[in-house]
Amino acid sequence: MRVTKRRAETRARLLEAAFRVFAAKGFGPARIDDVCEAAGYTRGAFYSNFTTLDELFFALYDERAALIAAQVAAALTADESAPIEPSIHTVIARTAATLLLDRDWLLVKTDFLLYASRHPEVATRLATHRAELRSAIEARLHAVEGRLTLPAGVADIPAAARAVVAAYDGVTVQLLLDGDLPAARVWLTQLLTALLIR
Amino acid sequence: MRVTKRRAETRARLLEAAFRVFAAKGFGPARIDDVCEAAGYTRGAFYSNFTTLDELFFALYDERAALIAAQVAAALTADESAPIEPSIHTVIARTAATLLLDRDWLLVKTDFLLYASRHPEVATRLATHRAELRSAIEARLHAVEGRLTLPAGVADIPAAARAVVAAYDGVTVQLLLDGDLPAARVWLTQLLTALLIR
DNA sequence: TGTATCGGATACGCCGACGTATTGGGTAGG
DNA sequence: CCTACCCAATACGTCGGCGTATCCGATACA
Repeated sequence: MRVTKRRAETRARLLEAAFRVFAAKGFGPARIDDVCEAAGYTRGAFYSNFTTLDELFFALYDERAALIAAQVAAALTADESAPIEPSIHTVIARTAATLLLDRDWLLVKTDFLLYASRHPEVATRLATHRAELRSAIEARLHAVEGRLTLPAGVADIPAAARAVVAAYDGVTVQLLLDGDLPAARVWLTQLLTALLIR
Repeated sequence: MRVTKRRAETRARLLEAAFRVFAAKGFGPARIDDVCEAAGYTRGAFYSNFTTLDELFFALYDERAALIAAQVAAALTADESAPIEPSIHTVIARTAATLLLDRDWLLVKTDFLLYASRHPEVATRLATHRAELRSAIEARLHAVEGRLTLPAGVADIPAAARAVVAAYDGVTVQLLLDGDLPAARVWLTQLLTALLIR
């Protein structure tokens, strides 16, 4: 079957509009009409491309999650071949800056977290995304393994990567509440310092 | 106006039922009828005690949050007057055990977090609860201040208390996903160790 | 025990969101 | 340029959930 250009464009605009609507209103109160109106379509366009709002939500999450994972992985491996190895503090600062980019994404992601918490079959998607993030972080930590002395409580590199994710999640909550992105980055940097350097 | 015993009983049962419904379905998909049915009433009882589902949600959050804050404060001050001062590790373990009690509460609390994230005027309630938790933790940390050497990145006791809360939030996400409460307690203990002891 | 008031049940009308069946305009291929 | 097909728009019927107005049983107080 031919997947026409027009159809792909419509689908993309619906996904983009859905992101804005979900970020603003949340997944629960979001109506199909809201998404269509935000995208400049009517419901006909929606039902021609999706069957349910859940399906759109999942597609949106998968798309954005893959994008984020790629961004993080790229940012963390970018300096691998630099003339001089960056200091651990530099790696930490860059990690903090790359992880915390967009509050709207955190809102959508948290909505998805709650959905997954109540639907185990959906939770696997989220687990996959988290595993991608973790392995990118693990790889970067292995690259500086020699100069790394982890504190007590953080046994090895995998544990350190999980600790990074936990700190990220913790700071996320604070950022959702106060919306102060620069402060969140500073705070995440401090937490990562405490969690990675003895 | 007389606040009768019967009325208080009805209100309490509605709140208890709402907790179960919100934990199971989430705040978004929860219907007024769901809560009434779970409580063994019809909608008449609901509208006689509340005007909107939001109002019930807020009342529920306030009630439970106050309960939790009191529990944590009690658990943390219980050993103040013990014959011998408990070790820092004991304090950490007890803190971890007290903070992580009930996955259902975390589900409802996260729903409330999302609601507050999108309604700044509601966020103040959540901020109040977090401040109570933080000050209870700060008080406990001050009690062992002399034997405490904080790691780099955690400047002082207030920062340490915020770090404890961040670790709690981070582990919460993991617990929501895998539902493994004992593992979450172990993990939180390790994170707190890294964040509080140099 | 009687009675006045209170509180939850019932029944009704309403509205918003959904999904489908059909239409008409745009688009690609000849 | 024409034609056939595709895809979004439109127009319906339906339904679930809401809020209110009213009723009746229960409860507190004399």
